[in-house]
Amino acid sequence: MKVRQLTFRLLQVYADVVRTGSITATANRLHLTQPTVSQQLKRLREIVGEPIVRQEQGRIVPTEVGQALYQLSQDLLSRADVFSQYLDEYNSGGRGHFSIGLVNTAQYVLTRLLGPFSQANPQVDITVEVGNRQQMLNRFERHEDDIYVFSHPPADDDVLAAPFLSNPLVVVGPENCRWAEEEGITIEALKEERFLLREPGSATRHTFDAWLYSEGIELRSTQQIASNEAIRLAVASGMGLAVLSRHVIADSPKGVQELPLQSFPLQSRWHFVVRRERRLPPAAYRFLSFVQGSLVQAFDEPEGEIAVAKLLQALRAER
Amino acid sequence: MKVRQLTFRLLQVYADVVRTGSITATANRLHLTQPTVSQQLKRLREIVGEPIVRQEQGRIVPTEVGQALYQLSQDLLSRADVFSQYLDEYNSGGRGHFSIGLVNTAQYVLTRLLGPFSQANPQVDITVEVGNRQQMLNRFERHEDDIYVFSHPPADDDVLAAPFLSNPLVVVGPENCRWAEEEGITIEALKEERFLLREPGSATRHTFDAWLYSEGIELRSTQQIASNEAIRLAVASGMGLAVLSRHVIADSPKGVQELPLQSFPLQSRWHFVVRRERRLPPAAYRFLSFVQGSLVQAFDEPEGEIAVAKLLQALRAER
DNA sequence: TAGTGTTATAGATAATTACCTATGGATGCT
DNA sequence: AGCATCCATAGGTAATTATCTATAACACTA
Repeated sequence: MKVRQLTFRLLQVYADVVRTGSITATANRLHLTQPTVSQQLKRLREIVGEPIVRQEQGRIVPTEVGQALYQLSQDLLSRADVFSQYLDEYNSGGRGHFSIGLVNTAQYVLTRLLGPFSQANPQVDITVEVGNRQQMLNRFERHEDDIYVFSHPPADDDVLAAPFLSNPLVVVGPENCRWAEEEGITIEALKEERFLLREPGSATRHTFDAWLYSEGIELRSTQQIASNEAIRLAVASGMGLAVLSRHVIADSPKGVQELPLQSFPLQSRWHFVVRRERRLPPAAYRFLSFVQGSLVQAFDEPEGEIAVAKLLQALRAER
Repeated sequence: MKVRQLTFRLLQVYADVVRTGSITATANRLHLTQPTVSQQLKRLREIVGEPIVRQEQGRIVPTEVGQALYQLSQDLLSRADVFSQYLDEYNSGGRGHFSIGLVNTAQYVLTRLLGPFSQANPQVDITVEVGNRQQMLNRFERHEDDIYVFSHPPADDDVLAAPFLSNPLVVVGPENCRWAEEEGITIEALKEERFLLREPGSATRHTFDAWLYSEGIELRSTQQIASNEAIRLAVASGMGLAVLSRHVIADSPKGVQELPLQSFPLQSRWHFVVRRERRLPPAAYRFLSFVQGSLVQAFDEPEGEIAVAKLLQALRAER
């Protein structure tokens, strides 16, 4: 058999002829003329190298080889069809894969979006990459993920960013510590405290450092700890104070509490960041739509919803 | 996806590109130029309606959709391949189907050929039609079977016949009956006996009647029985004499014996009969070849072997 | 950054395909 | 026998495909 010349069109026509048992009927059904179908059959026979149908009492019946070929046709066509359906699902975003890169702290909040989305779209397979700001910036530079979440979007012409959720940075201390009572403490008052901070590459650290710098303040004693969770535990055990996203302590506030500092919480926002040029996998697009629909309910963030809506619109325009 | 435009050739090329990860490499492997392969890919992408590959560090890697497409390709191509193998087997006669129409009496001898053939070719599926001469002639007229076995081939320009096995007709009586002793009895002497005969449509009856007619003899008393086996039993129980193929009693001679009549056995021959115009299924052809090879061993019939060889040659020429 | 290897695009062509209309030959039904 | 169906063949055309050469655009490497 000359496989290379085999066309799905031929198989379609052939399958229909076998089903109807009539060349003319097939011609009508497929909006072709009878000679066209006759020719297709002829060509198919040539490709197979063997008679595939014969006429018997006015009906077209497949030969033995023809029957096998019919089965093959059905099989191949239905498989192609399944693929076609897959494509549709893929394009609707209901199936497929995307990857999202998160700055560490964003985990706390993103799980509350990714979880329900994943539940609602079990066929979508999500890769979540987590790292500190610097690591994420590297991934971003290398175009490694479809969506990123940053508190400060990298500056790039190519970038689209939607601030979807506020990320209040607060100062936390151990439960019932002496600062907890006072109102309007200033950072000045805490200068002598030991601060447990994330490493310089992290977003939280970055924001805090920038703010300190703008205020002209330098802390006396700091200790670097690479994980928010570790910091929380350290604070709880009285090792010092820390600056954390309120989301971090919202989840499991045991042993720590927010201190009511002046000009705190420092306001920053989580941004969804995508590259304008990158064609988002439909699944990623679907995720963003999903997020847009749940921000108000889940986080009471109408502004975030609007920002995400804009982002989606911009992406739609990019296509 | 535009399934109708999909070609196996495209899938072949695509699959190779995915495997090699290089357009140029594929071009070389398939004896094409690089732009050709590039274009094929482009066209396939258009058919699918979605990017299927991207370049990544100098290698061509499939996108998510492309991976699914690759799997599909593998799947479809291998199925087409299986079919191709089936075709080969079919053409070699090692697989497939044929039907053979037998005159009743021929069963006894044909099972000894069909059995071993079937054993040696388990993938070949054989339909054996059995009937008396008239029924077989009807089937023959309607072209219902691939091969027939007759003792007297129907006259037809279109017919090819190979006398492959002698079919001696003998007169049988009950064991130890009085005729068994005498040498050279004539049919005259038996005129008064009751003869148990097959129905007029049967080949054995036909031959015997013709012989009687040519000898100018009429039997006094006959009884018609439709089955060789029933006749044998009836003879054994003393109901009369009969004319049967020696093959019938060779199998299970209990209770009957051949009578040594003059000018008996009547010689007739089994013929394989095929229509010149009919394209024999390869399996049928293979059966005839098989028969040719076993006649001497199984039946000591060198002439039969030669006749079958001639038949095969004639068929080969017909193609 | 120059060079090398790889892919994409453009432009051209021969072959093939997908169709059509017209017509002739079979076959089966009345 | 005559008529209606149905299929095959012939002949033609526009579209598509498969392929090439030449060249441009990239991307990685030294």
